[in-house]
Amino acid sequence: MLADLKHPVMRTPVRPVRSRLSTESRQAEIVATALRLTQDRSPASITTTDLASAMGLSQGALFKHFPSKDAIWLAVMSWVAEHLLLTLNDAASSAKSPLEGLRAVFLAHVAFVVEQPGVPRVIFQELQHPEDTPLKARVRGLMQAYRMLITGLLQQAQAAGQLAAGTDLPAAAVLFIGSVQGLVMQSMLGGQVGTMRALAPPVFDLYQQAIAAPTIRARRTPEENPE
Amino acid sequence: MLADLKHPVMRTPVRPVRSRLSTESRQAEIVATALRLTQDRSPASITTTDLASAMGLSQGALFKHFPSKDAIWLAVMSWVAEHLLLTLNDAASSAKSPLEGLRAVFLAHVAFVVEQPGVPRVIFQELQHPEDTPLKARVRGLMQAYRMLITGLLQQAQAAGQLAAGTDLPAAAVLFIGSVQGLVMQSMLGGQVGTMRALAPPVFDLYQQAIAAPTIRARRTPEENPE
DNA sequence: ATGGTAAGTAATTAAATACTTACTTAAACA
DNA sequence: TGTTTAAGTAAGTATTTAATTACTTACCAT
Repeated sequence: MLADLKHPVMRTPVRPVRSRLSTESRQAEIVATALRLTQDRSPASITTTDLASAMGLSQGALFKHFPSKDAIWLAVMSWVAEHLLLTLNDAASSAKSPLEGLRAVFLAHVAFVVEQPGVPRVIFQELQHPEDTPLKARVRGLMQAYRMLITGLLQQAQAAGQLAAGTDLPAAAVLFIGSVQGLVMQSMLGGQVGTMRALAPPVFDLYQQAIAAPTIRARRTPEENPE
Repeated sequence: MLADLKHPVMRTPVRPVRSRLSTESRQAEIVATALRLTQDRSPASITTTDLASAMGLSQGALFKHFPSKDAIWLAVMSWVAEHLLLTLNDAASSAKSPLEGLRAVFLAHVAFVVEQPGVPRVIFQELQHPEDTPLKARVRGLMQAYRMLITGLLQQAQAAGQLAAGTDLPAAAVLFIGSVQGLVMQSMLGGQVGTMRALAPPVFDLYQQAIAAPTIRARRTPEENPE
């Protein structure tokens, strides 16, 4: 019995064992905690120990619910994709016209990032890798759905005569998403993501100038507004 | 003398000692090698050992020329900032009109990224950190200079009557840079940066619609101009 | 020539850190 | 109620990796 000192050893838990929850609810808690930690730290710097102790759990316990650390980030991204798309779809469908829908989506996206500044950090981390990772595929799927939403709105706008004739819809979709992403990058470089809020409306106004039909385009100078 | 076997030990270099270069030229070589390695690997995955062996040097030798690994990436970013700004300034000054200058800068930036796909990877890595790092400051400086270049061109365009009345110049600068950055992000998600080349011209055309004076704007659909 | 400087080497080190293991026990359920 | 199962624990381990060290030697100015 003396020789056993080195390996197994008697282990009576010092900390009163944390209430046992189902894997399902723990997974959700882990995802939420990871997302919370990214709000003021680099995702790359978040260790499994950090995560576990942030939720009052032992480090090893995480691996009862996720097979690997990567799987945790993948789940985070899935959560994000689902919620962002819901938010953007809501914004789109609550608007009165397609063009207003685009504006609503633009502002909703910006608001989402301001509330969840950790999300772009997770994406940035993944964009470093040239090879295709599962997480990158998930982000790509999100982007694809996003592009479809925008393209749909653009088509509706076109059908309603709100767009300038000959507008290149695929390019317009790329520019739309790119504008938001560029805004995000610039604000994160500056340090305060909140900057985006003020910058977003004038930038969208410009975007609208790029695609809108001449009649609406005239809205810029209010005094000569037909209709 | 026998006891000394463990620590110092006789060390006759097995590998014939590499030709000795000045710190200055070694620094340049290290920066170039780092940049080269980022073309097909994540910057985060590049270890000092990787770097050293890629240039046929011992790992420890790197630290004769840079005080830390971070300092290497900082030097890389300095190199990038200098060369990118030179390239963009060249593009701007070789154009015939301010608007053509904007187009040339846009395309030159895209071309630069296609040739150096590792550069955005380094930037993405840094954007993860919420806190301000020296490297982030360097990128911010680059961005500031970039914005000044764009703003200058916009002002020239405005003075030449090429812009729509009332165009929001700061927002136009943000949208310009954001468009390129967004293009980069989307193409890196897709995996092939080369995609950008084809996407860039139509996206810039749209940008031009956003800011250009109506006369040029009408070029799109000459026959039907309602109102 | 020659002595000092600094660029080079191989080996070591200290700190992290993802994941595993051996064991414990709360809770679901038959 | 007793048994099973799965969520929990503490304590490993294996590996990676930036930086340091002790020593060697090429190169250059005097």
